[in-house]
Amino acid sequence: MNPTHVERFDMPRHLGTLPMFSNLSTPERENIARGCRLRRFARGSMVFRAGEQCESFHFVVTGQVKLFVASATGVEKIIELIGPGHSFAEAMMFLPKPYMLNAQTLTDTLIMTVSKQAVFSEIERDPRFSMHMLSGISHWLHRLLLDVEGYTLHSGMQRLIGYLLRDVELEHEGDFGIVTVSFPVSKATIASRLSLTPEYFSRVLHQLESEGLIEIDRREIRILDVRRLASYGSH
Amino acid sequence: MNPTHVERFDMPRHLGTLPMFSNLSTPERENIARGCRLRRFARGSMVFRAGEQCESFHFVVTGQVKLFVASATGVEKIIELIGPGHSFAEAMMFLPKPYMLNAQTLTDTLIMTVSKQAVFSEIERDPRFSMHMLSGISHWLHRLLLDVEGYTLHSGMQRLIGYLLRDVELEHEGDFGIVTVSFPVSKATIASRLSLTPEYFSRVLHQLESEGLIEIDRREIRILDVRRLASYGSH
DNA sequence: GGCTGAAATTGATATATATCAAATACAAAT
DNA sequence: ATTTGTATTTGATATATATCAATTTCAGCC
Repeated sequence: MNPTHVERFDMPRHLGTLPMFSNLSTPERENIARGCRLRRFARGSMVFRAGEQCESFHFVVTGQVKLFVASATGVEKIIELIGPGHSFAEAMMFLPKPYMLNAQTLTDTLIMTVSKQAVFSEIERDPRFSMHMLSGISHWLHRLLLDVEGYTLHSGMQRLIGYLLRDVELEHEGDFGIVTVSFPVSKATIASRLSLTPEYFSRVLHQLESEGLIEIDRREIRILDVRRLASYGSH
Repeated sequence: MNPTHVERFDMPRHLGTLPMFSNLSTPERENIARGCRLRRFARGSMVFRAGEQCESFHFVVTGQVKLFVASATGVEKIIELIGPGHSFAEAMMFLPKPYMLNAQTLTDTLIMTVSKQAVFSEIERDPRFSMHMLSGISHWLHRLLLDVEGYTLHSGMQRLIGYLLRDVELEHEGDFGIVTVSFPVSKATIASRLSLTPEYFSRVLHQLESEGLIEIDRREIRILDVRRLASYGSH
């Protein structure tokens, strides 16, 4: 169940595809690459656990990772789901504390790990990299703030609608406004992400269906009228 | 009601007292100081509003500031209370978005504002400053993550106990373990910070009193047995 | 193509917390 | 001390969401 190291992967080339490393010169990129590892994790593997010391941050290359906290009683709350191209645990490198959450793969997953040391020395070398790091972490803060707002100010229904419309551009006016969203993971997982029980999640989702706002087909949700769904959430 | 600029304040000296600027040389410090303003806000003034463009970040020198979001229906949720010596809104400088929360003074307050430009040029100049900025923002992220954990995994009672014990060192074993905590602001404000209604907050607080765990005297809470209070929260 | 275990749904009920309304307590000013 | 406005407490009731239990649906597999 241990992760396996992946050989023969053009690390410098892959680094170039990530916004955070996009404006590095070729030699810089090769430098960073030396601080990187690529590992393959089987579904259900722990990438790290709460309490462990943080020595790196990570990118999902392919697959899905869940970040979650667990209460003393064993209840688990998913903080965020991470898909391909996205990084996680950057902030932990700058805190003198162990990880306070767990990272576990939801599918077989390829993960690129960048060592703290490589990051620190690049910060030393290039202020533009510092800026990338700062905006990356600030972006996380923004997301978390939106979540706090959701948990405290919005109902379960509103949070679900917000999730469904997350990536939907509200511009398609002339369009019929039909959009299909598909859950990348099980409904129970999405439910935990939204801080709902699976049962309640199901009820709320089906309420939207019976209102004629969406159609549910397994993990595919067809939003029949984006505009109307958005305004349904407002009240 | 507009803030008044404060004259005759030894800005470079004050900067030296803040961890973020502690290891700056004197000329650097004077440089930064040129990008700072000190302003006096009357109680109830808005330091900034959601939607405004972010051009700086801020330190509370004396007084109290609340950061809050407001829902469409006018309900207000306090995200954080900021006291003397603490900074806020750093992360917004690194996001290409307007403020997503409001900052309002709860008392007459002295605020030092550091311009985004001064911060950016110091990042350009000194990687150690970048590191301070990174750990400052990461610290915010940590706090927000603890809050998410609280809202989703803990009961109102547990959040209240957590708040009461926030700054209490659990080391005083030999001691009788009596500690006094005093709310820096009204109970309704603390309630919003904890995402409870004032009514429910009151009930929960008085339940702790009737259990013999605390004594309530206006805004002073005497914790009679730190240890027992902590374990009361565990179940 | 019928198993088999997991995922999702549905039903009945419980509960933490909110809401609305009223009564007190308190602090500042006269 | 009396007033006045605000903060807090108390009471009665409502509600969103959780919990527990039972089906149903589905996806993978021999």
